[in-house]
Amino acid sequence: MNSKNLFSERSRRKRLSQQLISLRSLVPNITKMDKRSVLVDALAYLKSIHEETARLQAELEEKMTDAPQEEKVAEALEGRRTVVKGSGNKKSRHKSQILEIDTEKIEDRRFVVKMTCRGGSGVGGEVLRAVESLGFDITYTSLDQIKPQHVLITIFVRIRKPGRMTEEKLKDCITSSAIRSGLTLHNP
Amino acid sequence: MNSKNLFSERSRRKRLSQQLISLRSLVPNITKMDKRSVLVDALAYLKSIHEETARLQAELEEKMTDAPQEEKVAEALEGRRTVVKGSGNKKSRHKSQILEIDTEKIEDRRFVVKMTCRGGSGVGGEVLRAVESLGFDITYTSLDQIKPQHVLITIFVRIRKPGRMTEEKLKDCITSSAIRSGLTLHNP
DNA sequence: TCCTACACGTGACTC
DNA sequence: TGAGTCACGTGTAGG
Repeated sequence: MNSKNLFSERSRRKRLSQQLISLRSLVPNITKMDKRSVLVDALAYLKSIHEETARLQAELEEKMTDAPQEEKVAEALEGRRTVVKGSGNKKSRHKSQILEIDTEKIEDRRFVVKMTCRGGSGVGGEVLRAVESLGFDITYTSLDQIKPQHVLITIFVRIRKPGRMTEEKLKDCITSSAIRSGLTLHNP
Repeated sequence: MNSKNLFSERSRRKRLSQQLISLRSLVPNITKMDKRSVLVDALAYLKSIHEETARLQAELEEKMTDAPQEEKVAEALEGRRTVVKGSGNKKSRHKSQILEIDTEKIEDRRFVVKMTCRGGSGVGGEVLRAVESLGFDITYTSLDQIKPQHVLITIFVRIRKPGRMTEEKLKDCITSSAIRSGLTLHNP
């Protein structure tokens, strides 16, 4: 009868508002308990924290470029360290870009991601970090330098929830995460 | 009459769902267009990005207070890496650690580095970034999840200058770079 | 047919 | 007396 629909509709509303409540609990600076305001505040907070992350990442990147190179470390470990730090060695980073990305479903919850990337030393870590930040289960990864500045990355991914993920969606996920991480796309 | 309330209620619903849509547009990894799933995903994303920010902040903070860098490295290499700072022990946030590291020389300028690491999602990127920051030429890398939270990383490295690098020195280079990047050592 | 998710109009409640 | 928000039950469209 209608009573079934009534129940399910009730529980649906309940779950929805409960989700909204738990969302509200995670967002600071909640001005109003108002339903819509929660969404607005959540959106604003998301945007702000997004900027913050980008800022931190940039700052950290800058610090990273001051990391001692191969010889410096070797010398330091030999005892004759001539550590001269502080001089602004600003490399033009962020040259890493994704040339191509392809996803393939191999079984219900398992995918293979193949991407060719261009960039100097560091491109592997950047790409891997971008993919790992999505929280998927990564069972195997290989990075193959096919020629100077060019790396072929193969990633085996297992999705947590079955059935929901498609090849295209996974590709989009990784792409947007990469862009968020500062990588660029090379669209042919 | 009721017609006024009707209109305002319509516009209210409209604004609400519009807010939901704009929230959805900001959240990646959208599994379903489903109304409630948007909230769930937004919540998950918020949580993940929150962790990421905290992690970055911690990392950056560590970089900032990096005056006794050589000491930290030396101590870690000696195995007596106890908590140096008397104040807060922020190390608990970083769970990624190197369980074992082994280097092998295969020819004059080529080495194989094998390391088993422990840590959640993100350990691969961290380790890889640490190694890549040394500026070596990395020809091939594989990351194999041997069991949950445990990754076996194999890296093929080519050194620029021949003759000056030893297995032990390379191991030290990578170890200290890893420590500098915030990873910890598990010394048996 | 059943089930799910949705938008709708309406009554109730608060400021 | 409104103007705003909310929860409710219902009709309906897609799977």
